[in-house]
Amino acid sequence: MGGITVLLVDDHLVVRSGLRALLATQPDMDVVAEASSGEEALQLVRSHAPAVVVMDLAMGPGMDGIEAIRQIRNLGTGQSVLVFTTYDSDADIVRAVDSGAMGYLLKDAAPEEIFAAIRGAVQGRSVMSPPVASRLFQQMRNPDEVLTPREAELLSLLTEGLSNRELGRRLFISEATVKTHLAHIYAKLGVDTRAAAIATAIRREGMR
Amino acid sequence: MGGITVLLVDDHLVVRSGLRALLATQPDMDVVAEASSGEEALQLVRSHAPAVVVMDLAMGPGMDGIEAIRQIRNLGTGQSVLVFTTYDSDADIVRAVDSGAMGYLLKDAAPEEIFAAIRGAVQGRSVMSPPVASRLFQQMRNPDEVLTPREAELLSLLTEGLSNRELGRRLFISEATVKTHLAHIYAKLGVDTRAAAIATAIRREGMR
DNA sequence: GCTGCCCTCAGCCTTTTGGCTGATATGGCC
DNA sequence: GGCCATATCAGCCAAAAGGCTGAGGGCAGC
Repeated sequence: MGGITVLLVDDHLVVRSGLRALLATQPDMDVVAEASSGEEALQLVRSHAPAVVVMDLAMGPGMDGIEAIRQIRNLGTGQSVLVFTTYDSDADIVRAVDSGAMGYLLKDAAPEEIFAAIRGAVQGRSVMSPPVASRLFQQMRNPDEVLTPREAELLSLLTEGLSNRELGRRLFISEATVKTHLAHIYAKLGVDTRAAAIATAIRREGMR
Repeated sequence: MGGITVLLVDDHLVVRSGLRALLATQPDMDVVAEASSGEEALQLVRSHAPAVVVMDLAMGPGMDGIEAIRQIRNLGTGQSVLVFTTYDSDADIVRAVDSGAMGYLLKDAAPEEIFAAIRGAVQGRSVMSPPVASRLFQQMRNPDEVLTPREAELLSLLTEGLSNRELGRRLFISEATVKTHLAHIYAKLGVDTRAAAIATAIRREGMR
């Protein structure tokens, strides 16, 4: 006892079981609860007050991981949240860090990496997987390539296959404005067609 | 002993641990080995001759799950392969079944579902998650919506954002032929722009 | 108060795309 | 042999998208 109390949040039971099994090998860590949704996570944080929350970002319908992180941070009860997810999309990383995540691990991380991140989190140190760190670094070096909120909104709709006219209707702006936004988006993503933009958005920005 | 011997194949250690922990609760099942790649899986099938192989489809670089299934089946040593993956894309399901998979489970499946699938597999029964089954059924009802090999090839390149001209060059066909294929693809996917086709391809057909 | 960024819009012109119709060749299947 | 699916190509036309220039309003920061 007296170890680091951990709450696991993932909608896949196998992943929770796997994490639980891994953490069981560490004498200083105790998994005190598991949640399969953002809503459930919030409740369990309240009732168990764990030191660290290990959370997936993608969790089916309902509250997503980002929102869950935000709300947990808003409780003001001092939990450190570690993101543990499959994808390292630029957008997800930025949003997670913005929401107050203390670390960002990929699911193919080595056990030691996971342990180190959890221990670091309780000490206020931020730990992230190398690929994640390099992406963050990349973003900081080229702030010109970061999409504005409006652009991100448009890109998100773009990935649904809408035409400029439809995009305009959806966003209550003229087709001319849509084209302006698109031109900016193309420049930032380094493409020159909407098709390539969609491909890049889904693959690199993680807009599924 | 004397239980069902199982080989786990997944590039994520947590998932393997989770499955191992789950299967450990079943007296009639023994995880005899774990692999983190298709190549490794093939080796371990040879050396351990498990009764069932539980395999993820997405596994980083190298041999993918589909190819691994095909090669395991080609060994002729009688292994039943169960797909255990996150996504239920039409293309993946069809290809997995074509390659000789005995079942197709999603990672959010309940433990009982997993156990039943493994027991079913050794008895020659095919078990799949309800969403997967319904997709297969859907495909069988509307064979008109199945893409031809050439169309699938083109669609795959399309998701990389290529123009018609580039597609033609890549496939050594004229732009006119590209347009013909695209028209057929649009019809089968139920869309009318390349943007929507890309969106659908990535989301429904799982062309990541 | 000026500067810079974001969001908005317009016009013009070229390229690309999509819809349509029709045609040829190939290979498998009955 | 005839049928059918697949793959290949052409031409024509309308619609959509993309590149370019220019411009106005709002708002934060210095």
